[in-house]
Amino acid sequence: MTDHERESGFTRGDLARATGCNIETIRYYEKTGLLPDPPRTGAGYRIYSAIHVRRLRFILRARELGFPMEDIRGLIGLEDGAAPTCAEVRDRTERHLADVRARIADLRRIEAVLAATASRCSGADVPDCPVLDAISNPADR
Amino acid sequence: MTDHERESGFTRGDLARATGCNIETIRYYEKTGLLPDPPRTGAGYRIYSAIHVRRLRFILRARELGFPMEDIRGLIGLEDGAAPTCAEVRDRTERHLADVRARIADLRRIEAVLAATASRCSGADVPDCPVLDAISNPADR
DNA sequence: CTTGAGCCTGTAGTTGCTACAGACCTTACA
DNA sequence: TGTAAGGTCTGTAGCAACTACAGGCTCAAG
Repeated sequence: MTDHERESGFTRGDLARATGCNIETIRYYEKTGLLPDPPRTGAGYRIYSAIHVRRLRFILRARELGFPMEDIRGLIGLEDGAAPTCAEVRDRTERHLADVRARIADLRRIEAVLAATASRCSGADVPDCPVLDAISNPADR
Repeated sequence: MTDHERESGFTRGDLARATGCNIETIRYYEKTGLLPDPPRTGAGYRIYSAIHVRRLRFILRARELGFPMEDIRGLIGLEDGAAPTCAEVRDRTERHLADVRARIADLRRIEAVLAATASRCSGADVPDCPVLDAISNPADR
C-alpha cells in the first residue's frame, strides 16, 4: 500500500488494533454485511476509515451488551434499509432486557442448586457423593 | 425387533420419550462416548435398558445445571476410566459454580446498562436515541 | 535484494446439538 | 399375503458466531 493509496486510511490490522477486535472477525462481519465493504488499494488491500471504526465499535459494544446479531442488524438499520425508529430501538432493547433477566433467573436457580449440593460435600472420600446424588435425583422444583 | 430380542429393552424412540431427550441427541451422545454403545438386534436396532435411561437422565440433568460436556465426562468417570473421587467432583462443582456466578455478574452489569438506557427512552421519535447513544458512547465502567 | 511482517482468499474447525435423505425394518390391518 | 404407515438405520450438512489455518501476494526496512 503506497502512501497515496493509504491517505489516512487504516489497514485491517490497524482496525483490529484500534477496536480490540480479532482481525478475522472483521472479515466475518464484512461477509455477513455488518461492516460495509471498504474500498481497496490497487493490490486489493482493504482501506478502512473513521466510519468503519465507529461502526465496528458500535457492533462490538452491542455484542458486549449481549444483543444478538439480528438485533444489531436492526439497530444499525440493515433490516429495512433505513435507520430504525426510536420505537423500534426501544422495543428491541426491552425484549433483550427481558431475555437477559430470564437468563439471570435461570442462572440463579442453577447457582442455588449447585451451592446447596456443594456445601453438603465434605470432600472426604465417602461412598455416596451428595453432588452426584443431586444430579441423579433432582429434588428442586 | 422381535419380542424375544426386545425383551424389556427400549428402542431409541422409547428412550427419547422416557427422558424428554431429542432422538438425534441420543445418537450424538453415543458418538461422543457419553452414552455406551448399546447392544443391537439382528437388524441393527439399538436396545436400551435401565442403565441407559439412568445415564441419559444424569447427563441431561447435568446439562440443565449448565455443566460443560467435559465436566460431565469427568463426573461420569469417562476421563480416567475410573469413577471420580469425591474431591474431584467437588472441585468440578465449585469451579462450575464460580463460572455460573461470574456469568450472573456479567449479566447483571448488562441488565443495569440496558435498564438505565431503556428508561431514558421515551419511544417518541426524537432525533437522537439514548439507546443508540449509550451503545455508541459507553459511559459505564 | 532479501527478509519478515502483513494482507489476500477460501476453507475447515469449534460446541452441542438438530435435521435431513435415502434405505431398511416392523407393525397393523385387510 | 399384501401393503401402507411409521419407526429406525447410516452418513452428512446445517446452525451461531466466530477463529484459525494454508498457500500465495505485497509492502517496508535494512
